[in-house]
This record gives sequence, C-alpha cells and structure tokens, in this order.
Amino acid sequence: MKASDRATLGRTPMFRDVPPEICDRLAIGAFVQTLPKGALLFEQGGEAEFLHVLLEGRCGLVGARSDGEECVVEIMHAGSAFILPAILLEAPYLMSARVLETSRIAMIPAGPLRRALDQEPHLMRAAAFDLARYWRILVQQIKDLKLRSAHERVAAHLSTMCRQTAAGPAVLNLDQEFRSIAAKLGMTPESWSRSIRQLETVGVRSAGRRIEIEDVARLRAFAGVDGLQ
Amino acid sequence: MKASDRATLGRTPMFRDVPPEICDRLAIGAFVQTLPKGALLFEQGGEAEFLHVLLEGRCGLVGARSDGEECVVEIMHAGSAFILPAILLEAPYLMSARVLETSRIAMIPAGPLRRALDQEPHLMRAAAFDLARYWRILVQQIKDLKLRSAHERVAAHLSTMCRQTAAGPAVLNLDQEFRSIAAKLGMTPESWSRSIRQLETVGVRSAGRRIEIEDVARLRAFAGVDGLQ
DNA sequence: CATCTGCCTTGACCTAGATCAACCGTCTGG
DNA sequence: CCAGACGGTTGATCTAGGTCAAGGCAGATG
Repeated sequence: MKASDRATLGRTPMFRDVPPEICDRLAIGAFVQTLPKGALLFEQGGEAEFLHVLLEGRCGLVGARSDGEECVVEIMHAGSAFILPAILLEAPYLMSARVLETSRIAMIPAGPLRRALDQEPHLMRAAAFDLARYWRILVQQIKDLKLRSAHERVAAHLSTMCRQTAAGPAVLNLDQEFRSIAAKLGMTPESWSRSIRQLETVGVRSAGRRIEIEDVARLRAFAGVDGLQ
Repeated sequence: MKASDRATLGRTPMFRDVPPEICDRLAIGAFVQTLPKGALLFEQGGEAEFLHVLLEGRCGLVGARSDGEECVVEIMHAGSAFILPAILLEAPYLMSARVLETSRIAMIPAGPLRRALDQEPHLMRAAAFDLARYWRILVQQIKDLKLRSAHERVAAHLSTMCRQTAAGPAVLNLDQEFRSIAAKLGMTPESWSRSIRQLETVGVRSAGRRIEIEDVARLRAFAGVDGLQ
C-alpha cells in the first residue's frame, strides 16, 4: 500500500480517530485494487474476506433476488468503508458490490481486522460509530421509500446535494450516471427524468448534467425535508 | 430495577456477552417503565436521553414527515435494545417510538452508558455487534421494499414467522394487530388482507388470526427467500 | 341484553409509477 | 466520415396497490 493511500485511509471516517500505529498495522496486511467500471467486487451470499475501503471512485451495493432481479441499496463514495457487519458477524454478504466508476479500493483482510478489533478498543469504537452512522443513513432511506413520492425523493436528493446552501439559488453539476441515482432512489431512469421535469414547478431548471435551483429552501419544503438527515 | 428485570436484561442480545458487573453498574442507574398501548416513548427530533431495552411487549419505531404522515420503520420485540446510534452519536432521534402493546421497558441513562462504553471494551464490542445485526435487518428491509411485491413481502413475513420449519406444514397464531404488521411491511391493512387471500393459491389457509400453511417450502419459493435473512 | 367501538374484510375506483417502444444526442472506434 | 453503442428523454399504455366507502364481527360497556 502506497504512502498516499495510507494517508487517504487515515482521513476516512472509520479510521480518522484510530491511533496511527493501529492503522499502520492493518495497512501492512492490506492491498489496494484499482477496478474499472462494471467490475464485481463481491457477490451476495459470499463469505466476507475483506473490509473494503473506497479510496477513490464510486461503488454500488446491490441486492439480488433469486430470479436475478437487482436493486441498488446504497451507493458508496470515496472514504466509505464497507462491509463491516458481515465481517463482525462472520456472516455471508447480504448484497453484491459493483464498481460504478473506476475505483481504488483498499482491501483489508478480515482475519487480522477481527483480531485488531478485539485487541484495540479504539478500533472497535470507530467501528461502532461507523455502524451507527450507517444505521441512520439506512433508516433515513427506509423513511424516504415509505413516506415520500418519487418526485419528493428526487427533490430531497437534489437538496442534500447542495447541503452547504441553506436557502437561495444553487447550481449542481451531477457527475453520476442518472440511472445510478434513479436506482438508488428506488425508481426507473424514466421516472427520474420526468421528476426532474416536474420540479420545474418549484424552480428547478435542468440542462443535461447541470441543474439550477432557484431557491434551495423552496425545494427543501417541497421535499418535506425534516432537517434530521 | 427488580432482580427479575436485571436477569431479563442479561439475556438480551445486546447484554448477553457483557460481563455481569458492567451490567450491574448500568442497571443501578436505570429504571423500568411499564407503558400501555399507544404511549409515545420518545419523539422524532428529540434528544436521546436513554437507551431503551424492551423487556416485554412490543414497540414500533415510526418515522414522520413534516406534514404529520407516519410510517412504521421497524417493530421491536422483547429483548431488543434501541436506539443506540442516537446515543453514540449524540444525535437527535430519527424516529418516534410508540408502544404497540403494554410493554416493560428498561431505561438506561445515556450519559453513564456513554461513559461505560468508552471504559469497557466488552460493552463497546457488544454495541458494535448489536449495530451490525440491526444493519443487516435494515438492509434486508430495503431489499424487501425495493424488489419484492406486497404479496411476496407477506409471504416472506409468514415464512420467517415459522422459521423453525424448513418444509412441510405449519400453523401460525399471529398475535400482533394486522395493521401493525401491514405498516411494517409497507402496505395498507386492506392490501395485507388481499394478500393473505391471494396466498391461498400457494396453500395458505387463514381463519382470523390462525394461519395454516400447507408447505412452508412452497411459500418460501413464492416469496423468493434467499436464505440470507 | 343491546349498543358501541375498534379491527378486519370486501368491493369499486383511481393514480403513481413501471413498462415498452421509439427517438435523439454524444462519444468511440473503424 | 460513418456506424454503433450508450445514456438520456418522451410518449403511450398498463397495473400494483392505495383510497374511499360500506359492511361484518367480536369484545367492551351500559
């Protein structure tokens, strides 16, 4: 593992508060993979052999049915560690992971990680906090699916995309494929397209990947955002 | 806290593997509440002041929109601890909790718990494992919502209700209100009713709260259960 | 015993969003 | 330069499941 990768790892939410010497120890046993778009990182039902830390790029966690139907459960961005629960519980993966755009991924072997977790309270603490953060993200997503319409989910997504802006105008440059965003939001690309259209009524103007928002507060109000996310 | 409650607490998944003396310390600062059906345990957006451990009964975790619309995210059964993430992160509740049937709940103050977590690796470890288990439950639920139809979710629910039976016939006696189950499964009571009806085609016979299943394996196949839950 | 209230079921209807199909830019490789 | 391939848009249609309204039934209450 290169020094620059080691540094990136140390800035990750999961490892940020872990003493450097523990990180170093884990980094020694780890390696970094660069994978192209479309690569399958691991498969639902498989044994968890590595903690994956996304240094750069984007990956999708997708659930599959027995009949081959798939859905995107979550999209991981640079800095995210997955899939810790499977490692802790020594349980098979609940989802597959697919690379959405060329990614650099640190692979930390499960065995040494489990041992380090048991020996280093700091690391276990970091793991617990990381899990707690993800728990909230998942809960938020369930709330989204259960009590927001597709239009509202799109509005909520856009407004979290510009979370630094409290109110007033904003401009977004969406770099993800629309199909991935749509899948994450639990809708088809067609519906995403129509929703973007629909949002013109609350001051959202779109031109390709560039999206102009007249007033973020207005968009938030439409989405029914509760300030908890 | 009564001795019997203390014993129940010690059999909980969260506290099972925690050394008794640590449990005792927490139990001293804790108290037990008995609440009737309908009581509001805590409210979305509020500050997390207690870890709640459900000793007996059932509670629903419900998310709310700003306009008052609500949805059930999860139903907690006896033995479950909630809501740990809010306590760890000192973040406001993402959901409200409502008592679904008369419940006894151990209330463990957040401050002492946080301190104990930081001092006792065993406790932090137990917390991490508990969070990991819940993470998987939530992921499973998202997969359910995104790639199963209402009928299939009902089938899946029934088949997990009789998870001790691998195949062959089974009889269930559902003691929860149907409306709660329906809400948890993300559908209306009417749809639940119709789904139960529909499942007659795969050998499910229902009479009030008693449900007979001709062949659990057949039901599982219909639900597309993947053996991971 | 009669009434009421809450839970469940059933039927008729409606709508959000999926599906299917055609089409349009843009980018890539020959 | 042209031919695909790919990602996105748009329109037409279909359907799962929500909504609304009307009972039915059982347990609580007078």
